[in-house]
Amino acid sequence: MITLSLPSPAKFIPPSSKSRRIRNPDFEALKDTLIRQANGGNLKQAISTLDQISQMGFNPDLTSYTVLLKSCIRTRNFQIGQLLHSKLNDSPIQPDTIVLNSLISLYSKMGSWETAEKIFESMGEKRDLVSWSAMISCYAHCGMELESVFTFYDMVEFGEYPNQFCFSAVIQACCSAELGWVGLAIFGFAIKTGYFESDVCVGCALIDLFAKGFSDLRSAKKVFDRMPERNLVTWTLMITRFSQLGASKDAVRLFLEMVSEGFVPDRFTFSGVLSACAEPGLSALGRQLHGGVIKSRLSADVCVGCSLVDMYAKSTMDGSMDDSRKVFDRMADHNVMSWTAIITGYVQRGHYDMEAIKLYCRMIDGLVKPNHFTFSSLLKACGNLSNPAIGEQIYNHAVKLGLASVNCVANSLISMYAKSGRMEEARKAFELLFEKNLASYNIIVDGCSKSLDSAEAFELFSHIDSEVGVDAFTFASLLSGAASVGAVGKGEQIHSRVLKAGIQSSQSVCNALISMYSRCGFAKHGFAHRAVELFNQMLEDGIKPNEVTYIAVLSACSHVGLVDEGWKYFDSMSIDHGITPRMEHYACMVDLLGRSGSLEKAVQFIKSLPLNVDALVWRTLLGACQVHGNLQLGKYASEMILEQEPNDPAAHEAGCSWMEAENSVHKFYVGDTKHPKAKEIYEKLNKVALKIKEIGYVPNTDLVLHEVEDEQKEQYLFQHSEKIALAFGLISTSKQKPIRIFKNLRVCGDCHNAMKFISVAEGREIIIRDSNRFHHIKDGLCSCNDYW
DNA sequence: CTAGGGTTAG
Repeated sequence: MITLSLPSPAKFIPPSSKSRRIRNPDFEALKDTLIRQANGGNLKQAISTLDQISQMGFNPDLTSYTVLLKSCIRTRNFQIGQLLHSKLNDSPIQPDTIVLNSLISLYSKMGSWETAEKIFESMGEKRDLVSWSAMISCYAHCGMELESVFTFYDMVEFGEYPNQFCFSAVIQACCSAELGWVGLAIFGFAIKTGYFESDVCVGCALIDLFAKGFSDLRSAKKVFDRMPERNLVTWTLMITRFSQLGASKDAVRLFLEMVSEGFVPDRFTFSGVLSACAEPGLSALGRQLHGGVIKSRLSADVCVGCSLVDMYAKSTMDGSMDDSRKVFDRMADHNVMSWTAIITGYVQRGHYDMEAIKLYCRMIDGLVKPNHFTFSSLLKACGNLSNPAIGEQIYNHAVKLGLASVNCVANSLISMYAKSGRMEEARKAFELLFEKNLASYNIIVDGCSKSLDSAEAFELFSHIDSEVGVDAFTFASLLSGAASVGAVGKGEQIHSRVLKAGIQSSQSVCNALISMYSRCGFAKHGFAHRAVELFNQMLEDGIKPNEVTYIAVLSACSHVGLVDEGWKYFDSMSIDHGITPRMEHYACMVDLLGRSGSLEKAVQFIKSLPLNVDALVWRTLLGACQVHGNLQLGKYASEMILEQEPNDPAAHEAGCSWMEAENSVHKFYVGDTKHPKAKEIYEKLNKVALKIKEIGYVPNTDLVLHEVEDEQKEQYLFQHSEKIALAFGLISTSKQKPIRIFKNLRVCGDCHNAMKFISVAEGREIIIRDSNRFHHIKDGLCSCNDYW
């Protein structure tokens, strides 16, 4: 038997018609052109070459698609990337692993995790380590950290062995307070497998883990110092994280060190150091660096532009968005991030919520797809709008884009409901939340605190404490809740928990503590002093005060009449800490002077300021005039308010009060007789008036600004909306529960006084939220200690 | 094709 050693049959198969075509010189030439164009970033031309190939009757091969997709990812040209995807779907070509991986990466960078996931799931056998890594990274970047971690574990279980890219992606997903420990465990795993922190990629992830997950800049710096290879990216990462965690000066120091070592800052480095310059006191350097950006020909860059937009939004002295907007308008190109940066700027500045919504409309008109960050900011803006339909509409957009389940979007929705007083809806959204993180809990605790449901807030607190652990935000919310209802005892309890938890060095907790003692100082004299002591302690401990700190400490000074201290702190605020006073600080000073009776000095102070004060400051003066019965100055203050806000109800006295009862809101205007129970309400009001006069109430007719007889003035006083609302509350609610009234203006002085008497005469607890603050009235005393 | 830097709710 002779065995013929023949080549395997496959080799005898004549070249197929397909491969014959590939050798076609026209096709080869076009393919070369296409690759050249794609690699050079001329994607539009490359696409038309691709079309030309098809028109000639050839099928473009996989290589063409691969090269084109790579280029789309590199240049972030998502539109063409999507176009390629649909062309590929229409063609008979079966995409291979590399092309599918590229598509996952493309959709990941676009923020379209749903499409990326679909491709990943359809891959089956074709999945490789890169596909897994791309998917893990996709979830991490789209705000779905848990999904990212689960996918990592799935992969390990599947038998795939992670490499440095994979470790880096999953550790990135763990860079939060909630998942930090998971990150550490995975890092331990990485060490075991031999991927030490010495790998630049894993090293960067580790820096992030310490910085973002544990807010531990010292450890982050240690990793950085130990890295055998430091490049521009690692320097930039350090600068950016230091800046993000508020260590702005260190960020600037690192930047200078980097430059002195010979590294040339690129767009990302500028971006990081510019963000640090948003801090008060560094704005001059910020402007200088803006010059550096222009010199480096980076001013047209979107990335640098984003940081400039952000920097000017946060640091411009007069609180306007003009400089920020100028940078935005001058940018050559806009992407999601630049749109999000300007929208966020407007939202954070406050009072610009409609402008933020308008910008969003322009953004989607321009076919830029919003991401989870965009919706996060937008929903925050919607919480301040009076029209709830806008918020619902925006949320529906998020649902359509598959972003509603992303944690920060869902949390913002809860926050939107809570802020607009819709606590029932907030709770519902919270219950529906699949993945509750610490922020979700904190938002709901804050909402409960602000809606004066401190009992529920505390209940939640103990629940969170045992479930996920509490943080500075939780404490800050509870402290402000305690302060709102004047629950001094609770406030002190939380203070001791703060000390136990060892987070007394957190700026937001310090602010909340000072503010709590300051606000409770009304009820107990010593507390305002404690607020001032805490503030001094804070400075001694080297904790940076911010604008909020000064509002709290200045009002504490005001409450106890520490005029000299008040001046001292007011001056050192800008001199020592570079904080430009805002209207709120001016209002505190006017309050301080007005409260101590120096009304004329308060007016002098206002006139000495380098700018025109707004209605808030004049309203404060008006309040002081009412307390001290200075009619003339009061009228002047009213005129000034009207000049700034012609429709301001305070100056027109178009007061309106409302309260919730029997599941609906009852609204009352001055002298209102429209309510179905009006007759009973006025009967009750008359009875109560007699009752409280017996125990010492004297109507304060000085507060009536109309020129009429005294008896008529008294009648006017008893037509005030808050008194009508209260009478309604007395006849329609259970005696065990406090009566909760809301008023669009400040509560009138006489009504405030009458309510204290009524709380005794009727044995009721009354909580009134006016335009300025909460008044918690019980047993003849108010948490505001008679100053409103 | 997968990593590292800009936008982030409280």
